[in-house]
Amino acid sequence: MHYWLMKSEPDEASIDDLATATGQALPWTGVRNYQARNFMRDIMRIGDGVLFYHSSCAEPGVAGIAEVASTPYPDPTQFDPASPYFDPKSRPEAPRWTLVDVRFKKKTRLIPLGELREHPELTSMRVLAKGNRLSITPVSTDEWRFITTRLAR
DNA sequence: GCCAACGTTGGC
DNA sequence: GCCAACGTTGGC
Repeated sequence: MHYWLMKSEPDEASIDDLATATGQALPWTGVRNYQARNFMRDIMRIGDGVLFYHSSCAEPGVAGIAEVASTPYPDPTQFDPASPYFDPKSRPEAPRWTLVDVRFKKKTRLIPLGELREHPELTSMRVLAKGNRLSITPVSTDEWRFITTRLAR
């Protein structure tokens, strides 16, 4: 069992979009970073906990709780020339980009990035590291517990 | 819109 | 394999 923080731009897919999606689940399309891909491909398991994070928006922060809902499979957008995530170098017989489905669990209050930084319990969170740009980062069990039991209301 | 930080590309 | 140039991320 692992825990994760996954960034999504609310303009593209917000926590409300996830809650109202068919089956309350969405394929995590568009990851084009090998480290983030490898987390999904190699380490994630169905049922892993996910902090759903809103990024590149007016109020960046944790917006809800979700869970990993599928085993890894090829991201279909890599083969779609009309998609912004199209990757001409990826071939169907050897897909380069893999994703998982993520399912809604619950909405939380918006826990702002600045508030996460205030808590000594969270200072080693990967997402808070200087210069971090990874869209998927591991969350420790202690960090998960602190955020879901103390901060999420 | 700015820009720091980082990842990728490609010439050599 | 090195590394400069370039593109992207994402908070502010």
